[in-house]
Amino acid sequence: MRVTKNRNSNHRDPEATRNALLTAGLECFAERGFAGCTTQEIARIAGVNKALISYHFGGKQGLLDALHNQVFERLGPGITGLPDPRGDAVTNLKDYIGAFARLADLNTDYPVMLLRGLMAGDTDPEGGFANRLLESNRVLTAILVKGIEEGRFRPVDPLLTQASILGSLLFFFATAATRRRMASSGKIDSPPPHALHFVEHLKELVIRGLAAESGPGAAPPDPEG
Amino acid sequence: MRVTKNRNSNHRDPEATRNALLTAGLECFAERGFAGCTTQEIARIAGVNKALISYHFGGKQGLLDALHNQVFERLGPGITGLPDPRGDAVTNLKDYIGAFARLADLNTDYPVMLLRGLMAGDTDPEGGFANRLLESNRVLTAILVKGIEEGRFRPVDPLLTQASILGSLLFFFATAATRRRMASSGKIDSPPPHALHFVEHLKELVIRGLAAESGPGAAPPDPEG
DNA sequence: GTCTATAGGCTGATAGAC
DNA sequence: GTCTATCAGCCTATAGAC
Repeated sequence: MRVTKNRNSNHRDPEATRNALLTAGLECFAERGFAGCTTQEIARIAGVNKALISYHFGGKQGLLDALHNQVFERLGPGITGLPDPRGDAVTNLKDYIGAFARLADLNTDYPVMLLRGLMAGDTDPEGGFANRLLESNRVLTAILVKGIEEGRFRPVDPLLTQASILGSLLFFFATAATRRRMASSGKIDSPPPHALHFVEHLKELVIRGLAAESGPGAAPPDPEG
Repeated sequence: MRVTKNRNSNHRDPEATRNALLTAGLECFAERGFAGCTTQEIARIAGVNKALISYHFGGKQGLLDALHNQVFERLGPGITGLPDPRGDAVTNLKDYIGAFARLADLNTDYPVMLLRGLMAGDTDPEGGFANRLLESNRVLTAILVKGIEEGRFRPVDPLLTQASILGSLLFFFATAATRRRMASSGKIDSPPPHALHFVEHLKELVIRGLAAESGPGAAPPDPEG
């Protein structure tokens, strides 16, 4: 493994600096938005000079673009390709929620970036980022459609259902940091809920809420719940 | 009714200018975040000079504070006090979702402000705004607790359930503008769903998802769905 | 590849005329 | 109460030394 931190001499590992800037930019943009961050602060967090942002990414906007790409590179394999089309829709849906939550919990800044990108032109004036997110969630839509066709789910609107599930997930993980912060500063009385509890809760809520009402045992809640 | 737009002469209606700045600030902050907006642009949208922001609100931050107060002043009576404690929990929950959605649909910028405030220090460095939102939703928690005690709802975690419902609602309305924008620019294939459809969908999903599994007819889906 | 120094532009706030 | 003019400060980006 190479040296990841800068030493006394000049340039050593170009990739290390690049990655440090990406990490710092993600943290900063997620916390205060694109316009709310200065290149100086990002460079300070990364431990390098701010001029290197222009050198490595062509500027502040270039760093954001690189981050957007990174989000999808890491989310793609975990989400887009995961639900097995050969399993039943109920299992697929649980897997999807689980996979999404695992990624979101591991990379806590991603949900915030996604949500910011879906809201307005702050981090993404052209809307390309939001568009990619919604497209990547055609997987979820497909699962819902399959479940309806299989008769496991009620004939709900897949788009509305997708918005409900995605909204709950993104909201929970995007606001987790704030919730934790407020809990630790004593501004709120209840302790912050854990991600795993939320995921199990959401799976139950959604599967039950979508279950087709065709007699008993139509959509059995699985034993692991 | 007074003149709301400025004429050729000097000062006429102080309240009109104040309101114009509030409206412009809400629109701008919701679209690009606090740091993403300049006082000059807000003043341009309001049709007045930017110096008036300092005069009326003491500065840019003061305008944001005033907006935060306005959000809760308008949301308070509609949400905090609405669910009737004497009705049953299922009706209460439907009323709550309906009331929230009506307010969010009427004031489309409020959900974005709420979500931004819940995410990070962009619009709200101290977290006071987020704290107020979560406190205001003790009503929702109370409804859920009541439903569980009544035996209409499963013994779910009220906080997790609150996060799910609130997340779906805020997500849908906070991203509605972006969804519309992408649909009209042809970047996405499906037409944007309407708010009323979503609300009915969410009511069904949540009520069914929360329903206690005590034999048939425990939580009947009402005829209006 | 990384730094320092600097340029040029824009920001938020304010003093003062009306 | 509203405007114009202006300020100091910070921002991003870049040229050039090493």
